[in-house]
Amino acid sequence: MPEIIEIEIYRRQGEAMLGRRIERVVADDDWFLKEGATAEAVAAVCEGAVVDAVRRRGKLMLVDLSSGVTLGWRYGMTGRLLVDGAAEIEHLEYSSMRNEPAWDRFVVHFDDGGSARIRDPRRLGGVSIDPDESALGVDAFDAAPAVIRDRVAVGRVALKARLLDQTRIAGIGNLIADETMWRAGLDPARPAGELSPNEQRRLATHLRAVLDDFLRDGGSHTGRLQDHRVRGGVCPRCGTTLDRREIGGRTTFSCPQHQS
DNA sequence: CTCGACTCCTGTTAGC
DNA sequence: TGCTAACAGGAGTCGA
Repeated sequence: MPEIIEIEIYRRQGEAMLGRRIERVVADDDWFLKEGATAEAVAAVCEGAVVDAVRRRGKLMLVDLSSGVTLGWRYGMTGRLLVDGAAEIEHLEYSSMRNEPAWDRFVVHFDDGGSARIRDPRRLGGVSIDPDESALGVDAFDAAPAVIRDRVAVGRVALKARLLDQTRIAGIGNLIADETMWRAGLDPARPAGELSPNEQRRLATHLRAVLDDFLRDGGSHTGRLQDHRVRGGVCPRCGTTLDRREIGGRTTFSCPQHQS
């Protein structure tokens, strides 16, 4: 599903929108407009405006317009970006194998005949006007070891839940979290604040490596643990049956042998 | 402020 | 064969 890796791929693809003028917006799914945005308001700030920049913070894609406003594009767990009809990511884990135009929830038409659209079967994404970027923590790609120490490895909440908290560190989703803790040998249920300095460094190091690996390999589903994240799955390192638990409200797989 | 529980969405799949 | 229920997870809300 879209985590920081997929959104970064979308952002790079979205650079094809730079300098192009928006002629028309199709935003007829009210549910998809968030934080009070309406089809009328979106049309007013978009139509006639030029795309000045395409940025990203965590899982939030930001589209700066010459009208002075910024659109926030969220992809939920099944949202994909199509620019001029083409998708950089053809298929998402846990999403449909089909590809229906009826799933277009937000479409921008440029005056050159091209378009950009969010195609999201499950409608868990959304578009907002001038989203509060400061509500998101440090972007995971910029997370120095000190960020892990000061913002993640604190409190009594489970480490897994901490990693998923976008206000602490932005961009980590379920798959990146599980792969990182598996590589780092850390139990997802451990209270985040109980990590030793050495364990904090291990977490920071492995998070960095996971992000680099996943971006190189093309998605958050490319981890070594991924194929084993099923009921009865075994640890690819030692063959021990993986624990399957719900932590932080998400299905969590971990190796009882390696992770403590 | 912290933190767990709950809710939303819908395509896919497991099971009867 | 056809139906139902469970499942997937990002994000927002609510109450203790």
